[in-house]
Amino acid sequence: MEIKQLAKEHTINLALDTIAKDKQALVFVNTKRSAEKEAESISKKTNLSCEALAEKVRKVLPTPTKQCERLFRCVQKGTAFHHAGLHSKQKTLVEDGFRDGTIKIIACTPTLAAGLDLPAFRAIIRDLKRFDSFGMNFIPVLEYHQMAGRAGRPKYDTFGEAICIANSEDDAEHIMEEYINGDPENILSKLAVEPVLRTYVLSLIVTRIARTEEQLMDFFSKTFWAHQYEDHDEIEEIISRMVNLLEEIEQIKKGKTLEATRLGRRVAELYIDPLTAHSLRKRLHTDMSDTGMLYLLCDCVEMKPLFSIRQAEYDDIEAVATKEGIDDMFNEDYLPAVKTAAVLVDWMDEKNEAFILEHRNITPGELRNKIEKAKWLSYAAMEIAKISGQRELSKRVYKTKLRLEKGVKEELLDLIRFKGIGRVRARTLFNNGLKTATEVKRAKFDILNRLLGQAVARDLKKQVGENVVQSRLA
DNA sequence: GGACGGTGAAACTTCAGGTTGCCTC
DNA sequence: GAAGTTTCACCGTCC
Repeated sequence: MEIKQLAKEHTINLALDTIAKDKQALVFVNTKRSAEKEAESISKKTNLSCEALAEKVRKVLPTPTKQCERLFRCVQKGTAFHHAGLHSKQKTLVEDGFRDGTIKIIACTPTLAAGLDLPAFRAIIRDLKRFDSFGMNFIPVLEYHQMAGRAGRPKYDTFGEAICIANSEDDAEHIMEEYINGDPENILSKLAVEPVLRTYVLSLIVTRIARTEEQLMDFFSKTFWAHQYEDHDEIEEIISRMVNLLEEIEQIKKGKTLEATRLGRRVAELYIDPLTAHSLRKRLHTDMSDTGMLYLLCDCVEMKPLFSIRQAEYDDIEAVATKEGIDDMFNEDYLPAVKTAAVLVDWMDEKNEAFILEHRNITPGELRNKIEKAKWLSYAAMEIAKISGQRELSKRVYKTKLRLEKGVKEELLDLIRFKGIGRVRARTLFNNGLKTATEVKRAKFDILNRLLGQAVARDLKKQVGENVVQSRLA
């Protein structure tokens, strides 16, 4: 196979060759930064142009981030990057753009390796190594198969090409042996992780599938985990420890049979780690600051992986921790939890995505992901507070949850109840003197029209029970 | 003579992702 | 460990 050498980099040559063949390709790399760089480098060499889609990509947020601008420039030239940091609307735009052929090349992290059916003729796998806690290492063969499997989907092509790029002769040999001709690794049970095990032990008791420790043992002995683990005495000990723990944190009662408490039943329904529930129950108080409250949510396993701290912001994050009196020496993750909390508080204080990317180095996609998890956990915290008879606390957490969801300060909570009114419009109303739902109701249509535009103003009036007739709109 | 711009080497920094769950005061 | 980014010294050019 002859590939024209139009650039120094193999990936660029392969990408350009794919475009010349009137085909499409995915380029897999190992970091978000590389995905952006790769898409950008390729975009500089194509002679494609698609302004319409590029504009759509840029307009996803009211204030475009640097990431939005970069993606915009790529899409203009028929390429794109795709990773978990993208806003979900941009992900969809990129995927759809690739499906309809507007975008020819996507440089991506493993986000696109599974689940999506895209018309890629080639999967160009630039990186088979990735950084982990042990350093730079080869990724599992299974992951290589996921990526290679993106090429030549039956709906679009009769065959496809997966191309690995090696950085040395040694690597080339290794890739040939382990990946191309090698076998994938064995599947391992994920049940052995303690938070998962705790959750399942509790739910088996709640659903009365297991009413005694013997029945629990019997159940787990038939799982894939036990099959792999083999040491049944050890498993018995682990299960027994879990049961004792659940009793200690008042989620079950041990008698003749194992019975879930009301708290335990709710925890199982909420599908959170029993220890998370316990931590929230013991540590949340009504008189906490936003950051303090968010820190406790971020200190739960469900929030992991937490945002990492860049060298330059270390002092800043430590200062926040000191100010809030957070000093958890036993928890190696406490500073990342503080940072994650700080980012969420920024959002609740109406900082926009561009600001958060600039100052915290957190992209819109990563932000959204954490907001969703924090919402879920705050809902769980509300429910736990209610069951524990702490109604005031439940109300307090509810406010936090609403603010997280909408990204607003407390003063806007009354306004964001309206359909079609989010953080931006609510702020506009508030800053123009319309601070409550009642004031909106009393406001003249012309004022709303000026602030929000005709369609939104009309809809808003309708929501407060006033139909604005067409003649007034003329 | 000084401002400016381009270049390349060295120093420095950072590192993938996605599933669940609930619908509220 | 390696890619990507930033910093900085160095050089040439222009006014």
